[in-house]
Amino acid sequence: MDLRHARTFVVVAELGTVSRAALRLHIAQPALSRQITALEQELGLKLFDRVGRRLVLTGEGEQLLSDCRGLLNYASAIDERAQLLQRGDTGVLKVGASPQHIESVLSTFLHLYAQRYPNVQIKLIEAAGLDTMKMLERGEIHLGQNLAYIVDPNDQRLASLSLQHVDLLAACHPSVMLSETRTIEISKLAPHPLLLLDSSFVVRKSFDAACRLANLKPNIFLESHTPHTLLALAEAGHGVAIIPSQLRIRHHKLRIVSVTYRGKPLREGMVIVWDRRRPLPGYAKAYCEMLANHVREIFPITRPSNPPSEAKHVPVSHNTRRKPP
Amino acid sequence: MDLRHARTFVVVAELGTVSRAALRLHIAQPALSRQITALEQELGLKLFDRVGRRLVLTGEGEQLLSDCRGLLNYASAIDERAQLLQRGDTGVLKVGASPQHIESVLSTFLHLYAQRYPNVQIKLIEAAGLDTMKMLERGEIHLGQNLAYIVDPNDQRLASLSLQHVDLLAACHPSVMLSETRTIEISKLAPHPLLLLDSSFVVRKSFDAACRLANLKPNIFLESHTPHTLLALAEAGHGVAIIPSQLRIRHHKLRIVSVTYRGKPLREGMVIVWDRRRPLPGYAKAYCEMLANHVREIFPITRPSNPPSEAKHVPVSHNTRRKPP
DNA sequence: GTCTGCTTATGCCGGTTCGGCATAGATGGC
DNA sequence: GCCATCTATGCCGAACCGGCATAAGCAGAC
Repeated sequence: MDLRHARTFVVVAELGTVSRAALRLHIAQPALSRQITALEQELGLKLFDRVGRRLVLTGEGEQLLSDCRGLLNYASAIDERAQLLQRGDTGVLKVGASPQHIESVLSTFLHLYAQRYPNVQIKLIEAAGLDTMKMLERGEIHLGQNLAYIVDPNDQRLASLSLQHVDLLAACHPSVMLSETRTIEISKLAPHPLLLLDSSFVVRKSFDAACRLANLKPNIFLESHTPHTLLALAEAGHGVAIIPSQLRIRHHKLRIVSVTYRGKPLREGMVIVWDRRRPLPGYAKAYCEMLANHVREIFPITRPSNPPSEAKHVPVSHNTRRKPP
Repeated sequence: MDLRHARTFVVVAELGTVSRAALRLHIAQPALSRQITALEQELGLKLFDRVGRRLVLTGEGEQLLSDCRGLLNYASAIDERAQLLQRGDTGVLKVGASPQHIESVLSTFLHLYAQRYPNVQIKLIEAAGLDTMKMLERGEIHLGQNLAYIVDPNDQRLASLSLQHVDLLAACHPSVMLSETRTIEISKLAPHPLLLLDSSFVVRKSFDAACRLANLKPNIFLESHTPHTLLALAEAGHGVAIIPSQLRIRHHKLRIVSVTYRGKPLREGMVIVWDRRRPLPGYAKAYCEMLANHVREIFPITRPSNPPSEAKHVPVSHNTRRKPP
């Protein structure tokens, strides 16, 4: 059964002549005449009697007419369903991202995205580093936010889009004589007790690598899983916190400087990655592009602050904590 | 939507690779590869992910797969229907019927039918009662003639058409004082030796049921598988034969009366049955309608005869048999 | 009876489509 | 690293489809 033949059959039956059907279907009358003949041969049945110059449905033709209408309707329904699927503005998007990325970037970004794609359901999964890559490989997430150095540039299975970079920053009480400029060379951190993120943070590994390069044995006062704990201790004067620039610092009275090595800021590129072998739905591609634009707008979240005009070393008690308003 | 594309899509999805589908469909692999691509372009959707050297259905592909199967089934059903319509006056018709039905009804009916449908080959299979129903269920026959009470009225799988009913008749030598009317109440058969069909006959079961109702213990002289044996013995004065009205009685000098219970003739409806799930060819439907008409014309085949004007008890020898001309 | 308008079916031809063959490139198993 | 298996693409010839021209037939008007 050929659908074009079936269509011709139905239209001819409805309009009564091949000539009228030809006008309707924008096909020459002889071509339709041949299609009717072809369908009759294909089915082994006379569908029309030729009465004078008119075509009249035979009994068999009558019986098959409704079947053919049903078939054409079935095919049309599939085309319509395909169009709905094609518009692709509905579905699920699974994204792996670090906790700090979720807090600092996605907390605002997801509202923007939802305005554009109200019917896409975002599923966030906390993940970082190699864990993110494994989830991608296993198909557990569509997209993974990560630092660029985690991604093997030779892995052809992966595709990525660069987001903004992340700087390593040093934060301390304003009275700490850390640096007279907006930057501090990493080796000059040696005398200061350091407040560091633990090794579950990818940026920690970047910092360790830089220390090795600079032959710096960091004087670690505390390692924490919670960035804000570090900030609170720094504000209380207990040391210098090393944090990534994507961390939002609010309501802390802190001196912020950029950590450098040989004059260059320590920074890592950040990317969003996906498995090239799984074609992304349109709404996933849009997510990447919108995220890149958003990050470009809001980064860096935390910038180095200006040095104070009168730098004094003023010790403060442990419990003299500035309260957020 | 092109049916060939849809077919290719379904077969590739089922077999997992284009190469295997090519073997199944006897088409070269590159041609099928192109059909898949053409269908994806036609629908504007990716139906398969190419993972390594395998094709894996996408989510959209999964959703459309069952639709396409449905479409192909629809088209196949139309082809089958066209073949049935095409065969309209040619084919094989298998009919199950009891021996007496074959003899008394079909022996004349089949000539009439053959005049209308010269190209339909009737295959008669002797069967009765539940055996007929089983053959229908197994698809061994298209149609089954049966007594109505055999057919479960609640079985939705079966369809049936009523033919005429069958009366139970008593036949004896004219000299036997059986009844002064054209009927005899079943209880009045008590003093007579009875010549009965054996239990392979469905009507026998009807007779037994009536005896139980009437508290009649039949005085069975003989039980036979051969109705004509019973008639011969009855003609010879050995007793009263109980026979169905569809049995053609020729050339026998017999007194025939209708057996009643409480004034009502003992009778059973007769039907022709088929399996509703197997669409009948036109010539099968025609068979049913023509049979119903024919049975309406010729029934009852044997009717009660008028009582003789001078009823005498005249013994006759066993070997004085009237020969058919 | 003739003429006109309308219809279907057929011959012919050019353009398009389809499928087979060859093969490059990729993947996976051993 | 080799081999088997797979998909996708280039190329080409055969088959198909539709447009044009037109013969033939039918119905209605005059």
